[in-house]
Amino acid sequence: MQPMPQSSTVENYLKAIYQAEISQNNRGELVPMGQLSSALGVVPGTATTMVKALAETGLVRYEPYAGVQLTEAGQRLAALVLRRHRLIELFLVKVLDMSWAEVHEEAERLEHAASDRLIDRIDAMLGRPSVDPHGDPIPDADGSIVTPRYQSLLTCPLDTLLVLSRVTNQDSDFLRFLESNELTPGQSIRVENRDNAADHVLVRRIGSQEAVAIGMRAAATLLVANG
Amino acid sequence: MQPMPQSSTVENYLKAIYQAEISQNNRGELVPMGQLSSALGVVPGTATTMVKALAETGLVRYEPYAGVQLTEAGQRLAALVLRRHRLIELFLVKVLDMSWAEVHEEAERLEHAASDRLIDRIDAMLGRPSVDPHGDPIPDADGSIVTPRYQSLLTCPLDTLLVLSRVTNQDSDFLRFLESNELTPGQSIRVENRDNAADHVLVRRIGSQEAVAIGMRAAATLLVANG
DNA sequence: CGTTTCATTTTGAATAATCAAAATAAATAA
DNA sequence: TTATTTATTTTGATTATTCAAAATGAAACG
Repeated sequence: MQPMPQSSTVENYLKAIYQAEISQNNRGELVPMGQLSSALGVVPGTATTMVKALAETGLVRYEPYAGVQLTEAGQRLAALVLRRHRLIELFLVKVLDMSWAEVHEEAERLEHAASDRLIDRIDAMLGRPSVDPHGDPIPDADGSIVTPRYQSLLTCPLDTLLVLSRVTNQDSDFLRFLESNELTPGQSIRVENRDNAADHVLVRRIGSQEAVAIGMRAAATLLVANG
Repeated sequence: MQPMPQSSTVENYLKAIYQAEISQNNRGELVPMGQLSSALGVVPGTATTMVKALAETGLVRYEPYAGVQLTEAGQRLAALVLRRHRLIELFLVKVLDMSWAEVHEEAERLEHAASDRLIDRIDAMLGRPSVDPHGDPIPDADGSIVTPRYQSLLTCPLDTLLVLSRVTNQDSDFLRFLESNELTPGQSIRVENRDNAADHVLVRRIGSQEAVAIGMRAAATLLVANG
């Protein structure tokens, strides 16, 4: 009846639920099945089946027709998957000199194969870092995570010195675009204009000749701190 | 009818057939199903089913009641799996400072998750090495492999300067034992005695006070070159 | 408030990989 | 050469994961 599911699939479901819970509007809310299934690229019925099985194991709470939610245990596991993912990404960039844009997919597979021991070696080698190459916070080994609250390019003040701190968007073409404009976490920037009609934000990297226009949708994924 | 099997399982079957073909007595011979199934830790019927499916894809040649054999294509694929495995092992030892004894299991999982791109980065970083930490040769990117022919501690001359070159045994307790006696590939050694009655070989690392007694079964897995 | 719409769940089937145990073939011994 | 042992293959099930499509529930609209 209820499958004792394979770790890699469970991990992907937990991760997807976790990300759905924190991102966008859902704060403490149930994640609707439709959202989960499309995040995972499976048909809705599949998600229903898997989620019911996960509920049996106590990793999620499932409310028919309402949605899913991670339990404490599920949250902890999901955070550890995210930890593995993000440490691997940073490692690939820092140590193996891979590009920002290409490490996500690689980490997506390696995160299910790396042992705790290996992850700890990587963590040690990188000096126990707190964020990955996208500025995403890295949960620590007990699954706790500190997520600084940043403003996005849509809400931050104009003509103010800012530090680009986080990019919550894994699309590799977008990342390549940012990289080619040196808009990577850590860079100082300034928002010069927000044009609702044109649906874009004008960003200038400090020291750069030209400002870059970024569509609102994409700009919402660029998070900044005061510089 | 014939499954289009999942890459990771196919890779394990090909690898096991490859190793069975080269190791021990089978030179150009068919690998019996029983040997394969026990190498993979599955019941014989499972191996039969999978091998028939692999034969459909042209990766192996299957002779009922006789055994399996890799085709050219199967050999090439198997060599590439071995390449990934061995480069990963060396990387874990050299770059992440993990122990000789613990990297095999880790590589066993990572070899199915690492992309060609990542493997090439690792290969480059290590300076295109030709052997892994156990002295096993690393196939190159097109799947060709050069396997030097060494003598084992059972067949080498006594009281002669030798270089320990390869250890064809992944048992981590055994590897830990070797490591603690500094009997690792590259070390100069001398075989002081072979005692059939005691079923052991006496080996001394050059520079060491004490000779070490190693049972014949285990000694057969230590390969040496003339020093 | 009844009906259309949309999301969700159910049902039935498929796939990849496996096992247990029965059937069969090959090898060995008597 | 028949009988026995051993290896291999077959058959029938099972597990984890998935999809397609039908059924059902909830929400929204007029």
